[in-house]
Amino acid sequence: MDCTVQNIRMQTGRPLEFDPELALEAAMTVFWQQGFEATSLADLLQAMGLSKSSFYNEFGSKQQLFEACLERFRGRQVGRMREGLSSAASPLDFVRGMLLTNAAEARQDGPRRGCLIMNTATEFAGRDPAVAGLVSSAARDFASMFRVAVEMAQEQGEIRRDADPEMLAGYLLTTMAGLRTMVKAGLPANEIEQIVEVALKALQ
Amino acid sequence: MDCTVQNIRMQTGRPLEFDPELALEAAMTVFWQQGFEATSLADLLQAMGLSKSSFYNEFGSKQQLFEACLERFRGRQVGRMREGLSSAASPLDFVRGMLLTNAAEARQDGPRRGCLIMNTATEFAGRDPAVAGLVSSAARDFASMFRVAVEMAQEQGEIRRDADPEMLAGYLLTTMAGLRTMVKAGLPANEIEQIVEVALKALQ
DNA sequence: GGGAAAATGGACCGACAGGTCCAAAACTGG
DNA sequence: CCAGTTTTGGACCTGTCGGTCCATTTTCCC
Repeated sequence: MDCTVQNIRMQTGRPLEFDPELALEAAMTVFWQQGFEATSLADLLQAMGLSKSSFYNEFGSKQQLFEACLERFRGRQVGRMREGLSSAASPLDFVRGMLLTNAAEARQDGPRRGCLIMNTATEFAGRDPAVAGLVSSAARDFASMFRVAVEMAQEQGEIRRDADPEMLAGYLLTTMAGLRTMVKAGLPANEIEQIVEVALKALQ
Repeated sequence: MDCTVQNIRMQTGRPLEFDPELALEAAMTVFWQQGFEATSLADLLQAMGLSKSSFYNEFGSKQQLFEACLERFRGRQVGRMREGLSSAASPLDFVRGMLLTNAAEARQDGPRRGCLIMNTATEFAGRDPAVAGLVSSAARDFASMFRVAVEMAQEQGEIRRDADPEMLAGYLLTTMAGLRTMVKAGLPANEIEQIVEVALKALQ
């Protein structure tokens, strides 16, 4: 705990030698690439650039840090979706763009990380109720963004109006999850793109 | 190694006290539920009901056993798909039935295991080339079964004929993967069912 | 500059990870 | 019943796991 309230330090003492935000970001990246179990404390310490004391002092435990990373990821992702939706040429374009994100990840030769939330769902699901809660709540948030996009697209006639937006949003989230898995399974980018076009047919 | 050729023992000695097939099956179930990293040797020994010596004598290592489980799972799954396809009322019915498997898993209150191959894709992908190979080869097999179903459905006019069967098969596999993730994320069965119906719209 | 407060480095911890080894046990063929 | 072959139980090994502890350092306030 950092003993601050709204960034106002309450008691004096030696200042932190690291930026908690940056450290959290680094940790998130590691978990994102490797998952929870496969990430050791040593991995984290190295990536975050801090000592064990600082680590436990600031983040409590590996699991607590992980949960913080999930929260951070959710917020970031929702933010990106929100701005993606507002800056897209059309709501349907936003949806297509989201799905095509996976093709982009498949194209670059870096690590195929997928989505931290989805990864966690498959790795952790059920074992820990707290994590399960974070996962399903994040999933709800993502679906909610899709729902907004669907509703907008329906108004504009881009998507058929006879279907429940909630349901279509669920479908889109499912498709997103599926694509991420396929990317991880090594499917080439052009096939991902083709699949995206098929998937969008279900909205017509 | 069991030193048999077509079940004919070549040299004498103390006989195995366990059934290798049963042990492998048990191991598969554990990996299926918990993943590779989260499964300890102790977990395996207990589930398989054998001692460390027997384990290493018969299966080599945790990783080798895991790869054997992947192979076994692939074979089993392909077999089930094959017989599912041949016994289904129609090819499209088979496809729907496959997707609805997920709703069934979501409905029962047991552990939500998903698909061992997909789980492995997200947990292991990239880290180990051997495993990655097994995963993508299994994925190809699954897709191939879907392709056959799609081709049959196209002949019978159940699925639109203007689309490449390979592509639709990829789409179906993606949807399958997505549904499995959603099940793991805790989505209720009735929502899964609704999503399946939306997904099938893309084939029309 | 002194003292309270907080952060840091690093030694240390028990538990357990996957894996090896070997003597004893259980079998078969002669 | 003995020799040869294989399996089995369990002691043992090394490395690493997540986590604790504390003396030391660095700061701020007075």
